[in-house]
Amino acid sequence: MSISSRLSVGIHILALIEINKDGVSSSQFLAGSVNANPAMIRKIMGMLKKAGLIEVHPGIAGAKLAKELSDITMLDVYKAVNVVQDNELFSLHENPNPECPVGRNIQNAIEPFFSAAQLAMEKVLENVKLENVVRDILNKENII
Amino acid sequence: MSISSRLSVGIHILALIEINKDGVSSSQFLAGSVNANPAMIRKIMGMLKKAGLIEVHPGIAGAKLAKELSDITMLDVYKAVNVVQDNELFSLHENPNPECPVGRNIQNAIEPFFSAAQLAMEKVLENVKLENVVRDILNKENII
DNA sequence: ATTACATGTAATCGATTTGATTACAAGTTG
DNA sequence: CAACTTGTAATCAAATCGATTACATGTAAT
Repeated sequence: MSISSRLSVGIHILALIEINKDGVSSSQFLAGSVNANPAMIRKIMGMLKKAGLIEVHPGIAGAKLAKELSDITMLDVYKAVNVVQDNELFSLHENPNPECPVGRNIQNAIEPFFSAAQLAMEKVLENVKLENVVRDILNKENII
Repeated sequence: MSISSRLSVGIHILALIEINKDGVSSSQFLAGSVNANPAMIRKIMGMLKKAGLIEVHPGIAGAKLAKELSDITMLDVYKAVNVVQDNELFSLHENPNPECPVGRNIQNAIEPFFSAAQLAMEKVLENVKLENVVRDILNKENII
């Protein structure tokens, strides 16, 4: 099991739009850097747009950021691209036997812990600004 | 995306073995409470056994805990049933374009954050003892 | 208005994983 | 030997992922 790479692709897209801000970031251009299909990129761009992270317009080439990168967190992207639903990171087995003391209580006993674990993971994503990611990239390129 | 219910089933199995400690916890008995197929239960039992959490013997009905429940954490079960590999909770998109400054650095820029997020989640699981789960169940049954 | 190119989106495909199930080898007990 | 267990492989339908094709719709320039 792994969380879909839509999240890392989404982050890639946003970082590239920023770094290419003086150019035109079309789906084809982005696809070339991500190394993926332009249609898939457009699908993810649609999600980022719906979440208010980028601006794109039908027929007009290129996407722009709708917010400062310092106002976008990894959690924003994670929520935007729908990789994990609220409180559904962990699956609970369904229909445990209600006639067994364990079966009829196990879900309620486990669920709060699963929920807390998911929230702890999401909290880390919330504390990472996309600005950090771009800075890391520019550092590695000795541009900063 | 969701983490396999093998984890919640594993927890269920361990809790039930404890609560049924004076009885015989065969795969069929456990399957009846979990409401799953005995062969699947045996598969998970095999993983728990391999991880040193339970004792089972071919031909002999019933599983016993190999440790005190206060010495078993949710993380132990999580590792035992192989639901998520180390550092692989999040997928990174493969083969980003090495000729693009973003493409050739994005994986290294993202990976530490993904890793930290996964570890934070696992840390929560580590802090939950199966003893807590059993206590919750018994509380709800007014047995304690 | 026609051409060229963009985004938006639906449909399809192979690969992988999950959970369910059957089947059977091998061990144990009476 | 008979009846039961665990261990394990094989199979199956369903779900999901990422890749791809196809095309409707929108924009802009000639």
